[in-house]
Amino acid sequence: MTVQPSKQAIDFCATMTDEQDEFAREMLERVSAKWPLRTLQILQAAGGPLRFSRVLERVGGISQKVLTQTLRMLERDGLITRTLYPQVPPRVEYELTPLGYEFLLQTVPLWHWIIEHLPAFTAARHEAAKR
Amino acid sequence: MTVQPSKQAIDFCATMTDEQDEFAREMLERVSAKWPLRTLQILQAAGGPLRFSRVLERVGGISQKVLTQTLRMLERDGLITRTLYPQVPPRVEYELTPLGYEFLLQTVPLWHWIIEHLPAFTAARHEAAKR
DNA sequence: CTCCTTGGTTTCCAATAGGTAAGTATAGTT
DNA sequence: AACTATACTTACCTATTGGAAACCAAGGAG
Repeated sequence: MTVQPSKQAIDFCATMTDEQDEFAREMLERVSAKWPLRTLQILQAAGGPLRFSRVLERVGGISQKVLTQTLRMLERDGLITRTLYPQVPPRVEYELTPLGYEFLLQTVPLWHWIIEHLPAFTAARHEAAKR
Repeated sequence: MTVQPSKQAIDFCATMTDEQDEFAREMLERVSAKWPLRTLQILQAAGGPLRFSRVLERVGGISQKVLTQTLRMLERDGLITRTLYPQVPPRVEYELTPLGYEFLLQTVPLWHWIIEHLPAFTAARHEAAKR
């Protein structure tokens, strides 16, 4: 490894407290689990509020229980809002908050980089499989 | 939601194939699990090859078994190299690849953003706890 | 009086993750 | 002959995750 450019971009991590480090790690882990990111993307793509059932359809492959958990978690972290209209049958709408939108924006470069380097990953796996 | 700037930065996602989407999601999920990112950061901070035991010490709190699994996975994805020196007792060294280093660089802005917005997350949780 | 609807919650079960501890291989040291 | 060191691997056990499906509330329709 002789790569040097913007090494300090990584080294800022050294200036973090353990608490910050742990919290950031937790957020990243939580949000990059199987469903949360996809859920946020669905809500972003919708461009407005979505009812529970609509999210369920569009995310696809997720169970009711897990979607409920996911939405509650995202709400707790302030990334989405949950609005209950006390009708019968009840109507609940979920919507991306500005914070959630900003977060989603931050993930884009990483996302993009991974897709650009998809061939490199495939090659690495192929190489590893030979041995 | 009236935020509009660089909306297309997110919408590029729509141009992805399902395969790309799934793969990118998988990579992100894998690498942001409990140990992989931390392991990469340790190897980066070392600035050179590290033996298994040294990584074990520095990561801290990880078991031998899980570290082995983590390192193998990172190697398979081409983010680190594993070099076995056939001595007795055996010596094995792990080192960040340029791909691994680049990946780590990509995570920095997101990491940074999360830490900057830590107060917002804390506030959201506090708000949620009240209800 | 029963069914339908929505947005869950609850229960049960199977799969996965992760930890501890012990085993393994082998040359060198005591 | 016993012991050490290294880098795992294996066995075993527990805890968490996730899916399917049943249950629930409450008013309106038939």
